[in-house]
Amino acid sequence: MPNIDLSPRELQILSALIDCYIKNAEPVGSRRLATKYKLGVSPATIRNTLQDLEEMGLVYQPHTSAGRIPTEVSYRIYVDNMMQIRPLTKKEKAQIARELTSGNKAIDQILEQSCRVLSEVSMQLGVSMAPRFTEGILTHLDLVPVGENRLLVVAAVKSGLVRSVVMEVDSVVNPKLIQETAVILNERLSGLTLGQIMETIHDRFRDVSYGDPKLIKLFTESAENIFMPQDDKDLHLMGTPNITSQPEFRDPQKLQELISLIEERQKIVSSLNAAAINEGVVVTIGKEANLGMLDGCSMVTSTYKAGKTTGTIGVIGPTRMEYSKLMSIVDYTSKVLSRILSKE
Amino acid sequence: MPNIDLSPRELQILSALIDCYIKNAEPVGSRRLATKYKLGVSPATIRNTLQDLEEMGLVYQPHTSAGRIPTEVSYRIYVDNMMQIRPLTKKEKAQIARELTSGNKAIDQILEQSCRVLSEVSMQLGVSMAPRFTEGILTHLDLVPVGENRLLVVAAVKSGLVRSVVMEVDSVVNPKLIQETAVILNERLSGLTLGQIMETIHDRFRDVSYGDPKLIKLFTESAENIFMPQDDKDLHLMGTPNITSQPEFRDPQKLQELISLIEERQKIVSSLNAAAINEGVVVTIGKEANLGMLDGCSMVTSTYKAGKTTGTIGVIGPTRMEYSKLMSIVDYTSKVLSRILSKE
DNA sequence: AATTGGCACTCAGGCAATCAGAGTGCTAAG
DNA sequence: CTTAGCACTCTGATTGCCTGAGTGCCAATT
Repeated sequence: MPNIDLSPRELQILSALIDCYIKNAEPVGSRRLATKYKLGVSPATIRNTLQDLEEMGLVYQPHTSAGRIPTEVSYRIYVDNMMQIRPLTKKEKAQIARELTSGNKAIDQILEQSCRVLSEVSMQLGVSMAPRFTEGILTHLDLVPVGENRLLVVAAVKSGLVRSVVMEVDSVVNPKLIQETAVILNERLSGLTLGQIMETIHDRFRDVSYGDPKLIKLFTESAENIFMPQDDKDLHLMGTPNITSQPEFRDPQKLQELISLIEERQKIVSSLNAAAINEGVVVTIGKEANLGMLDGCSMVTSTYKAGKTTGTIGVIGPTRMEYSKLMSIVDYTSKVLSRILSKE
Repeated sequence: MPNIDLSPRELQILSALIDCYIKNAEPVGSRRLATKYKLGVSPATIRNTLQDLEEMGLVYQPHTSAGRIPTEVSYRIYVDNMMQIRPLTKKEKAQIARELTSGNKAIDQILEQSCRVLSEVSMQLGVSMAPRFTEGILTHLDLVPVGENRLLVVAAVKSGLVRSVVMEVDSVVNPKLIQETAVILNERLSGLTLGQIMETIHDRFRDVSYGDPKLIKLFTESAENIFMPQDDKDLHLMGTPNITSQPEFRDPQKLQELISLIEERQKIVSSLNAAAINEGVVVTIGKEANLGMLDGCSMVTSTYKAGKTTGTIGVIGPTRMEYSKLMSIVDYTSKVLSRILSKE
């Protein structure tokens, strides 16, 4: 991104324009800028500046004789350099904290709650993703026989996250042998991160002389199945009805795309993961988010901590969103969430 | 519902009208009926009959000088008495069977697959619901310590379904005591259905003299939490993009309602449960479905068997749907599903 | 008595014309 | 460099008109 040098006036006008557009979702004209914002110059002057901004690719007109709309480039500049974050009111903070702490304590439900709160206070699409399971340190592994030829593999990681997966075994296995196998699995695997386990598991059980070799083989072969992140369960999406009240979704076409996006959870997971490389609040604007068809959308995300592992929460909405407010919301929510999940 | 006696001609015309409307989603006029269907009478005659049908509340006009549209009442009559089920082609059967048997064997994923297949072949919203957990007979209960002060409660029922729920314990519990407790829980509870357990659990552990009383108390208190059906996990919904291609969802209003419905999973679960009282394929038309705002929608559902327990699958779509085809699809899918889930 | 052709009537949807409003770019003057 | 003024452009709302589809009813026909 070419870091464009803007004169103070250009900056001022661009800022006002973005602000105005975010509020009204309508192309902004020179006259309106002149009257609503104390710029101290006449519409004509503003027009000249607007022309300059247009040449720089910072604004555009949907058609001649319409006002200007900011481009993604200028949203970027706005977020990085111009905007000042709007702190939350006490009331908003209270609402978030309350809704997050009330109710069940299971991590899964807390995450669902966060997602709902985010959507409600932001009127956007709320998203939350469980802590990256692969980063978790295995504390306990167990094999629980369920039914005739099924084993439930239970894996617990330090952050308190638990996953269980049913594994099919062809023949009935002796319970004692299962027990033994579980012991050896624990011995060799606990203390490692799940990611490490996935990478090295095949080597670690070359020399099996204890437990049931068949079972161990089955286990190593299905390790991926067990430890891989599962989009469907790890990702929460809520508040579709909220986001559809945004004017950009008047267009049925856009609405369709949104609906499609919501079912392509994998895509959302990827985008969130991409954003989660950085710590803290991250703003991903338009095409940066790589949400396929549905560009024109941005994400405001943040990581949170659950023990040693980190997860991601955030909101997705039209590029024209109140970044200043949303950043506060997401930031605060992630902090509360970290606190809740680490306290236990 | 007043069982209305219709003359052969009225029947013939109503049938043709419904057929035509299902195909084209447009009000059907007398002329079109006369030319497209071999009714052997002139448009004028048809008009007279249509007027009669209108008086009986079987058809209506969206406005004067428009053709007729069938009412929910007449869909009911159509489905119950007039329609003949359209058998599936070999190709369709093959597709369903293939997509259902390929891939992972875990029940959860099979259900998700069914849901997807249903949506794809029907171009409606596919739904599937896990077997009613409360009907399942408990075969095995286990308490697995995970982390410092957490226990994973694992409950397996005969159908192969497994559920695990994390339970918080305030103090660290001796592993041996946990083991003992698990044993006594198993002794007293296995063989019962989960429903029975929920109802009687408080009585069953009045006289605890074995295991950890504290733990047992905690368990009995959170039993509901453990055994209750969980909408979010037990219900699958897929193919929203498919259903939105139906012409009824051109109307953004309707689309909005659909979106809202999809997030109100509880409502869908209730409707499905209501339909699942009957065995086999059930057609629920319009307001019968009680889907709130979104009337104008019907469901075609069927139960399937997984061992002793039954679950529900089906499709949801606009009332104007091809019942004759959808009933075959849902019927066949549920049979295949039953076979898969019972074979194991 | 049922069926049919004819006819007047209604309504939605498409099309063109018109108009007001918002906004622009340019030019010339301050 | 800024601004007022002006001609120009484009959208969106409104209006009127017309066509096509469809009805309801009546009188003629079988």
